[in-house]
Amino acid sequence: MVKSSLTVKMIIEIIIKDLNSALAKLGYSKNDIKIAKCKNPEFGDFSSSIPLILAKIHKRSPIDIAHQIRDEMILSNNIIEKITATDPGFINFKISKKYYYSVLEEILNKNDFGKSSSGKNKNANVEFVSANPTGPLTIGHGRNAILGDVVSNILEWNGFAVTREYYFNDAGRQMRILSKSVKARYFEILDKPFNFPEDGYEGEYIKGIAKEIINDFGKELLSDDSIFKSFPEKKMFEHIKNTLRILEINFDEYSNEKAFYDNGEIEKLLNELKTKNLIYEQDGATWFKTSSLGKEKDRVFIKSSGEPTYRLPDTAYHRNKVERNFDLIVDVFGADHMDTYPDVILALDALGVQTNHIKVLLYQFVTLLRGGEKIKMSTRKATFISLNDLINEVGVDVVRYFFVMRGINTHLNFDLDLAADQSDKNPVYYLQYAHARICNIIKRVEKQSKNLSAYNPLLLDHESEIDLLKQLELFPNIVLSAKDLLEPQVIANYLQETAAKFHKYYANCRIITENEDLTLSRIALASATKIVLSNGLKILGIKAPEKM
RNA sequence: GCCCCGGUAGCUCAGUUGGAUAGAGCAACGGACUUCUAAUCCGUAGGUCGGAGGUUCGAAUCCUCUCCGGGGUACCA
Repeated sequence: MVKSSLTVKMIIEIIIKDLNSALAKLGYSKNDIKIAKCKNPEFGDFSSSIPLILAKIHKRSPIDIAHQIRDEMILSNNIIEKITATDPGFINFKISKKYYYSVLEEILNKNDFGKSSSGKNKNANVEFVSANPTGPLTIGHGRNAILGDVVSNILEWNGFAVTREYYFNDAGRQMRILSKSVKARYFEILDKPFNFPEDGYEGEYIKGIAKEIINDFGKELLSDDSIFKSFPEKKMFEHIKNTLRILEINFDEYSNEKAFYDNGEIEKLLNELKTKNLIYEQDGATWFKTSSLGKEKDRVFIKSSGEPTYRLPDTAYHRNKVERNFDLIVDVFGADHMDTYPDVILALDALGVQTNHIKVLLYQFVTLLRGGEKIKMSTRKATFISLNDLINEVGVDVVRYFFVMRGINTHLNFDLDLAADQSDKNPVYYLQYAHARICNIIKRVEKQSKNLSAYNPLLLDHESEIDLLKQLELFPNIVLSAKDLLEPQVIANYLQETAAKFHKYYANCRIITENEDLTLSRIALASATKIVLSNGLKILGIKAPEKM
């Protein structure tokens, strides 16, 4: 019997073991054998190119060696059904269908099929969004938010305990500009003299906040009233949090930069770097001697105005995260941060702080397209489409899917026409439709109140059925590799392929038939597909609809 | 100048331990609904994998050089 607890990894190990003993018997020296998946299923499931490598060493024909090894191999179990040797010198292994049938059983017994324990008892911190409350979230923040959330989900599916963290600074230059902008609009609306800052925010939302101040606090505020500082920040944060709520993103922790001044950690950090001789004063500013750590030039830590640059508090913040003993620390940054984090890592390294468990995810920019044309956007001029606008236009599921359907480090062209399209062109619906289709079929059979667990997997013999089973079997490995690469796209692509294989199956094989045994078997396969699709969609944070 | 990311079908993109015939969606064309959801399926067409060298039995994948696009290179974040 084939044990259902077997994994592909174990099967590969068995193949390697058997291969090695065959090689030893034939007198070949020990080799580092690699097993690869066959791209073309006609060859089998796995293959080894070891004959090609041996051919070189022994100056013999690779296909001869392949035949020789094939004839000499003794299988230590019945998982492998067939071994073949093919040109130019591959040995192929075909896995018995029984193995895949056992996977079917495993899926149906495990609603959380795909979950891995690779991160069990480990903690991860994922910092993302981290937008300062100076305005509505942009499309770029959207990509950041979805990536961060889905990466967190991926880690959770691998057993990690994840802290989703939002880091912000409500005391910097940008916050002052927000305050000044609102103040100017306040007095402008009241027809009083006003001074709109040169680099102020011109968006309509600024006027909205000013109006709210008039409503809540009256028309007689003086220009130095602290309301102008506290109120806009509060409103903007509410706005941001509301957008995140719509996207169903929940943070566990909000870290304020200010805390690291208050608790003295920034000063402590500075002093420690000083004792390492990495800090010096020049032109009234305090510099970090990155040049002595292999960088081209030094960086300013504290400006001559007395105000620190982001590098100093960021370093203190990251040390704080390291000190909180996470096994994995992930930062999700836009490509414009390319040059910022290496200095932080450098400073921490210099202080002997462990940094090799800090992973920085840099995603490339997002371009919005409408009618095939790029939409030009300027944050300051407020000629942008906010993340809120985008959600209102195309919906949460579409937004979430579009942000993970491309690789992190490729430019994302967000096609608004395609996203808003409620038809078959939209890849999100293709996926959800597969799930809804399955639900509908299951519902239909359930009405006949049959015993769904009494299925016979041996009846699943059609090519498209085996194909689908093999696809489902991959899911746990996909979840693992998404974790290793910290790349949500892996999940999105996999789900797209899984849906395609199901649709193909549906077209080829009628699920509900006159033959009750066959019906039950096919329903079992459909149910297993439903579990995988639903779990994958859960990781992406996208709804799995029962009907469409 | 230097650093990072990208360049694969008309368009948008997959393709990570180097493997056999380089894939998908959209767009184009042609088929399939008295049937469990046609938001689906099947077929046709479409390629010097930016270019040139190199490593190798074997390269979209690794190395070097080069061209093009994007981003960064602040006492902005």
